Amino acid sequence: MDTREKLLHSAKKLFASKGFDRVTVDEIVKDAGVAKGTFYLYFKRKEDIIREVAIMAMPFQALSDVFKSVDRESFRNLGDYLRFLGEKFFEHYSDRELACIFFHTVSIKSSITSLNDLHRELCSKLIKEGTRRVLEFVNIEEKKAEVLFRTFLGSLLHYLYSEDCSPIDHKEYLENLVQILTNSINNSTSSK
Amino acid sequence: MDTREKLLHSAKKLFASKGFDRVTVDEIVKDAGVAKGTFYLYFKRKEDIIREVAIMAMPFQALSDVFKSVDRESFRNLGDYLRFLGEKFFEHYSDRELACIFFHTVSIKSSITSLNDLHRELCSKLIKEGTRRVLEFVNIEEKKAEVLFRTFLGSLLHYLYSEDCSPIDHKEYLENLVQILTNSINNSTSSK
Amino acid sequence: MDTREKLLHSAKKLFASKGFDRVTVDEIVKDAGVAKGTFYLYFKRKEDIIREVAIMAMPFQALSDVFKSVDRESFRNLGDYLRFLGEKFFEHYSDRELACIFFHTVSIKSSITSLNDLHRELCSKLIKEGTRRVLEFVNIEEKKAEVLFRTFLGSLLHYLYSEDCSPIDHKEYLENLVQILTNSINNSTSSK
Amino acid sequence: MDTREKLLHSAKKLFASKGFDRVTVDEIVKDAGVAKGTFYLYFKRKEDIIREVAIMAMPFQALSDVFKSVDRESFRNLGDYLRFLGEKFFEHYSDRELACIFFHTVSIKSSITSLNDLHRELCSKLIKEGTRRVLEFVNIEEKKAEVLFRTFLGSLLHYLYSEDCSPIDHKEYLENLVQILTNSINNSTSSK
DNA sequence: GATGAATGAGAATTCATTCAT
DNA sequence: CATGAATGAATTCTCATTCAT
Repeated sequence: MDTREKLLHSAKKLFASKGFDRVTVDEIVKDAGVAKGTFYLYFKRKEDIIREVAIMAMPFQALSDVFKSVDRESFRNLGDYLRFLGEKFFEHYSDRELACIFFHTVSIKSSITSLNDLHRELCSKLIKEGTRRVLEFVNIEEKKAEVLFRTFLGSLLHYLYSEDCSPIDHKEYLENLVQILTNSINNSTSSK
Repeated sequence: MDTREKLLHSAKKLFASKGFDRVTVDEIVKDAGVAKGTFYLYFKRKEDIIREVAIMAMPFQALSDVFKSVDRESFRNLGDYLRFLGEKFFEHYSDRELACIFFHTVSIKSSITSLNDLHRELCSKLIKEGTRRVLEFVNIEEKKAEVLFRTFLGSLLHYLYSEDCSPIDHKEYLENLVQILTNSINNSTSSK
Repeated sequence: MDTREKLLHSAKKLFASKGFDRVTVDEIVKDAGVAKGTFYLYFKRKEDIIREVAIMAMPFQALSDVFKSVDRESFRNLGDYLRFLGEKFFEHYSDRELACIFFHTVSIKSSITSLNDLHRELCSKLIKEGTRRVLEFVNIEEKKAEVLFRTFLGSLLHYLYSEDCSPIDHKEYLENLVQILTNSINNSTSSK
Repeated sequence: MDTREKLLHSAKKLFASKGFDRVTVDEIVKDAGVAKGTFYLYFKRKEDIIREVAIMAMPFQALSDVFKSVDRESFRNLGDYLRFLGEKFFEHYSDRELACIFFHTVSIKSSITSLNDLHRELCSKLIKEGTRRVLEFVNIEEKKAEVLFRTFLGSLLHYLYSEDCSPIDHKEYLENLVQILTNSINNSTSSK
């Protein structure tokens, strides 16, 4: 692991536990085992490393990769598709640090213009793309498809957010979620 | 508005826009139009006002009041009930500042023990209570009821979170969400 | 106990335990059970109450009263006289708070001109007067008499100062001290 | 002189003249010619430098070294021994700053637990060791030996304390003090 | 006399950033 | 590339003092 990676790794760990603003550059370099000055060889300012770590933790990272690599033909139906997305989501956030950082990112993004813009862009893209995919499987109004997809995402995020409030295994949670959503559609509309 | 309220009001506004850690006590008192020392007359430390504002913004504030004041008899079915909860939710967060603060709170809570504990407690209670209410309306497995309620909450939160990513009117969003969830139930089980 | 006395009493207690500079006016009024503004009705500034309490605690208070009220004729010899002074000293400092305050006073006096001057004046007077009295009892050089008297005072003060370092009963300490000092004189010079 | 030494040196000077609590970190760094942040590179908090300076000024520093380096054989009698200790004492406090700081330390120690404990420990040790040494020279009761040693120390401290109240040269003071104490012993007991 | 809210100067402490080695 | 001492602006927090009621 080179110096830059060591710094990113330490920053990620520390940011996850205390939030971006409560971690000092001192703590990062101490944890990474490098000198203070070294930090500034790799990152012009603290904000730079925040931005980099924040981007890693966005859920769109996990899902937009998925969008790129797979297409409609790979799945029998919406259920299989959502199940697949959900698994990828949980895979990404099996790294608990990323989940924490994601929540910090949501909080901080408004203070970092570039991050805010990126976030909005990725988020819009994800919703649009997700909605489009849903519509490939089922024949419903676009609005409803969008709400369905946003509900899917929201449910997954809420699971992360409330994981320690009520313990359900994530596989079980996902299975139930997929059933709820597909049940709703399958019976009211005709599956394509 | 007395001094304490002025401080809370200014703090809420500023916290919403920049996050707890990026607002200084100086900014708060300047906005509130009082002297620096006055702040410490009402809040022993900055963390105290953070805690107080954070608690105001928790979604459980909005919903737990609802739980207390209404019961099953008031509603014809699950749909009406969720619609009612959703309206209360959006009413609470029609104050956009509260929504912003909520996201900051999720981020910061891990650094403030008392807040973390309170959050977990309220969150657990809300999930438990919400699940119980769902079961009063429909005859499904408890696990599924819980996922359904968490999905409902998650969807609402995700709406707040991604409001500026894709514009759907919140009434329309809620209506679609309720339909998705109730449709799912109505078609797979017998409504009570 | 009137308000002024209540304030002095509380100040004395608090000053004793934490030193003048580490006690706030707030703490004093809280302990005295009066309002903050009331303090300033009785003392123009914090320094005024410090000065007043400091003066109460000076060892010269205890001893100079003694000087005024008694004279040579009342005592058979130097031993009796020193024993009497020592008893008065311990009587005064049986109030442990006064002893603590005395040490704080020694420390702070240089920062409060009026206190420093008063202290030096009282201290000089005490040494001069003490030396004169010793010379009424024994026929020794003036220098030696002064050292003897200062040694007597120093020993008493050192007792207070190191009371919790090695436990000797104060009566026993005084008795031994008087014996050491008188033994030295009686055998080398002729008692008057 | 490195930065840390510069800070200690400045602190010592300022503490001596105004007491620990009336000297600000700002004054120290200004006097030392370094930036404010630099102070906190060497001392975690102001109390740390107070503690360090306070320890330097304790009389036990001066005397306990003496105890280690010399033994009974080096001296003909108690007088020589006390004379030697006294000289070391005055040597140590020829640095007037140390004397001032010592009095501040006595005042402040009760507010700094670690300092209070250290002080008590060193003080007890000094009294115990001093008493033991006295008993090597003369054949008197242990209690009396302890009072004699504490009187010796007290007299020296009182000299420092009242130096500007009555001017006696410190050599002359010491000589008279030693005579008073040894005379007392020689006349009442047999020297070993 | 008594009150206590309000003040603001001032003190301690933090921390991102620079730079000479 | 790497270092870590030095910086100083920014921040939190304290507290003696005032003053309108």
